[in-house]
Order: sequence, then structure tokens, then C-alpha cells
Amino acid sequence: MDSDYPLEQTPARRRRNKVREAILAAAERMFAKEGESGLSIRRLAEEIDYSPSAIYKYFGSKEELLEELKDSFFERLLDQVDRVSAASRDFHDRARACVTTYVSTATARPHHYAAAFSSVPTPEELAVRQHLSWEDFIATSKGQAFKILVDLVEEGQALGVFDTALDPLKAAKSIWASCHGLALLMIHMPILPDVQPCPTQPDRDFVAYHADIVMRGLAVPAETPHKNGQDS
Amino acid sequence: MDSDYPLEQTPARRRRNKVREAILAAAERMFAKEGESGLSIRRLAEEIDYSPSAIYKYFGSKEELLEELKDSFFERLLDQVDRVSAASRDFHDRARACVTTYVSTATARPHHYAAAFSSVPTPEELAVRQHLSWEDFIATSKGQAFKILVDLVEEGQALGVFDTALDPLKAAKSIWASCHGLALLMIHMPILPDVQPCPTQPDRDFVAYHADIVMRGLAVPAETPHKNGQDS
DNA sequence: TTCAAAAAGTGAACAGTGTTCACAAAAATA
DNA sequence: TATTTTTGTGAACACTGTTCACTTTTTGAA
Repeated sequence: MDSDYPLEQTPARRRRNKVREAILAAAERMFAKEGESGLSIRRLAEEIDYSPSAIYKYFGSKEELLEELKDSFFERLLDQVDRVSAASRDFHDRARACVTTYVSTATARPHHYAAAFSSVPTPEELAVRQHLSWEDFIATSKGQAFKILVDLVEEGQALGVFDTALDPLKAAKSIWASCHGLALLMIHMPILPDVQPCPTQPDRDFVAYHADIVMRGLAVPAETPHKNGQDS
Repeated sequence: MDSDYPLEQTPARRRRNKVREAILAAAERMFAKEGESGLSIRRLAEEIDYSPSAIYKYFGSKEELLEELKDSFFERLLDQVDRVSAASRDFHDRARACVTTYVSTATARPHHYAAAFSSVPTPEELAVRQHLSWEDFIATSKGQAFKILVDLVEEGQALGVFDTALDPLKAAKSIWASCHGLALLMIHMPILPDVQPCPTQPDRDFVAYHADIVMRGLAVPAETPHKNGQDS
């Protein structure tokens, strides 16, 4: 097998990886510009001067190739958020930075972000995934994103900023929904009024605005208990 | 032209509409079950015992047919929200009902809701839509949905429930983002932990939970002004 | 009622798509 | 050097949306 190249890559494998990367690079370019419908195996093969069937020596299907594009994007997204999260010291700043970075990275590659959440599971798939352990979930990149949020909520609660009556899991889910929705709304409905338009980066300031509102929703409530049936 | 049938439909038109409705009904069924990729003109034609080319006597393209499915769904969605909005008297109840109805209706037809927000506009389209008047926008069904939210925010502010320092447009956008995100998260990521699982309708109670958090984010802030740089 | 015009419906074809598979060329291994 | 494995290809299959010349049916008026 790996006779002479004990741990390194044999020239054959390096060459193979080169072709694989070329495929991915071309696919990335086409997908970023025109989305899934614009990424065709045949056009892709044309672009890199190979036959369409050659692609299948590197990827089992178009689906598999797309999966790799989406996964690497989401990991990049996660990296960005992790980075800014480590940068800020103040809790409010860090939380805000996480949200704005998440949304900015998402909207910077609209097709990638939208595609990362595009599959609608069938009832059968749903039944299978129902029996999924928490460990298996946070092993996925989506699960890691969720865990970041849970940690953030717990930290906010420890600091007395967030309401300790809230379940961290629920709160995290709520935050994610709010961020996810804003990102997709900006991607799919850029018509929505941009109250303080900034020509170079429209909606940029609104993201921080939204982030503040979301955080206010988790803050310790005012003195009036009212009839807020929170968390039974 | 309409010689004998002054305002009513001529038998020919009624028959034509019948076929048109049959096409739409079959398309609706297929799309609801399998989504856009599962809806093929040829299978559709097969289903209603017509030739594929016959479809094009009723719809200019598959895109046009899909557009009609999506539009009628979103109008139904809007109707549902309008109905429950008129039903509740108490402001909190009404706001909560709007959110839960919106999300429930969306998740009840996942493919429809997701498809209603699926198009990613190209830079050219984006430039065109930038010059869109507010009147033209609220004439669309999406615009009406947005207007409902703006009105709701203003009412909440008038009642002293919501912070009057908030721009109603921004607040409405923030609410919509949070609802939109929750609906899509439930559609595309049903794996997310369902803390209090309800076997018959999972996630049902979480929607109300999320709605309360969202409303808390718009509530009048606590006495501590802190350094919240809200609305400049 | 007859007749031209309009509408409805069809089969065949075009240009695409993802994917498979037998086969040829090249490279790596023995 | 001979053999096996890898890499790449062209042709074909089974689809897709769409068009168009064509026939059949229906309609409205002379």
C-alpha cells in the first residue's frame, strides 16, 4: 500500500487531491454566483476540462459535492463566530458581535447559507432523527453552533444579565431562530424597509439593533410580575 | 364577446376553469408532499390525464404555476393571522396568537412556506427592487404581513406595553425575523431539542414561549438605563 | 344550418439535466 | 517486464421543461 511514503501523501494522492480541489473550487465559484440550479455537473466538467463522468471518480453524486460545499461553509461560519466571540471581553459586546458576525457571514454567501438549511425532511427521516442523542447532535456543526448559544446564555445568566428563570436550551433556540430569521429575511426579502440606509452596507446597523432587541428579550424582567406564565 | 352571459361565466370558461383547478389541485397535492423537485409537469399531466403540452395552455411555465401555489398559500397564511388577530381582545393574547398562528400555518405546509421565501435575487434584480415605493410594497401579500406587524407594534406602544423609543418599522422587522426564523428552524432542523416534548404536536408550546420572549424584547425597559445605545 | 375562426389538446422533437457503464489509456505495483 | 489498479472517456439511459406544427373540438356569426 503506502510502501515508501510512510505518513506523507504519495504523489498520486497529491495529484488526485489537486483535481479534487479544482472541482471544488469551480463548483464553489458557480454555486456562489448562481446557486444550486446554476451548478451543473456538465458545465462544471466543461469548466475544468474534464468529462462529466470524471467528476464521479471524485464525488459519488452532485448531492455529495453540494454537501461538502455547504458543510465547509458552515464550518467557516462557525469559525468566524468563534473568533469574534473570543475577541470581545465585555459580555454585551461579545453577544452582539456573535449575532452580527453570524448574520453578516450568512448574508455574504446567500446561496450557501440558504442551502445549508434547505432540506425538508420526510416523515420517515423525521422519525429516524427523533431517536438522536444529544451527543450525536452537538457533534455536528449545527450542534456546535447551538452549543455556543447555550453557553452564551448560561454565561449571561451567571452574570445576572439574563433571566435565570429561562431554560438555557429554550433561550438558545429562541436566539438562533431570531438570528436565522434575520439572515434569511435579508437574503430573500431585501425589499423590507431599511430605515437608516447605509449605501455601502445596507442593513448593517439593523443587525446590531436586532441583536439588542433579542438580548433584551432574555434580560431580567421588570419589577411587574404581571401574568407572564413563563416556563410553567 | 360575452353576448348572452352578461356577468356570469360562459360554459366554456367554466369548463376551462375546471381544468385549471384540476391542474392546480394535483400540483398542490404533489408539491405539498414532495416539494418543488417532486412536482414535474410530466407527472402532473399524467395524473390528470392530459398531455404535458396541455399544461402550457393554462400556465406559461412551471415557474408561473408554482408562483400561484405559493401566492395562494401566503394569502391563506395572512388570512389565518388576520382572523385570530380579530378574535382576541387582550393585546398580549392577540400578539401571541398572531405569532403562533403564523408559525403553525407555516410549519403545517413546510414546502409551501420555504418556497415562498426561496428566491435569491441577483444583483440586477436587487438594483431594480431598490427603487420600489412603500405603496407598491404594502400592496403585495408580504407587504401586508409587514403592515400587520407595524400596526401591532404601534398599538402596543399606544397601550404602554412596548417601548415608544423603538421605531415601529424596525421593531416590526425584528419581530418578523424572529417568527420567520423559528418557522424555518422547525421546518429544516426538527432535530433541535424539544425540551418539553408533546407527542402529538411537538414544539407547539415552544412557539408561544418564543413569542413571549420576542415581546419582552420590545417591552419598556427596566429602570436601569445602563449603556443601551438604542436608536441612537 | 353552414362555415370560418378561435380554442383545446396532442405527439414529436429540442436542449438540457444527473448518472451509469463498458471500455481505453495511464500509472503504480509486483 | 508483466499485471493490476487507477484515471478518464464517450455513448447511452432516463429523466426534466418547453416549443411547435398539427389535429380535433368548440364557438359565434352569416
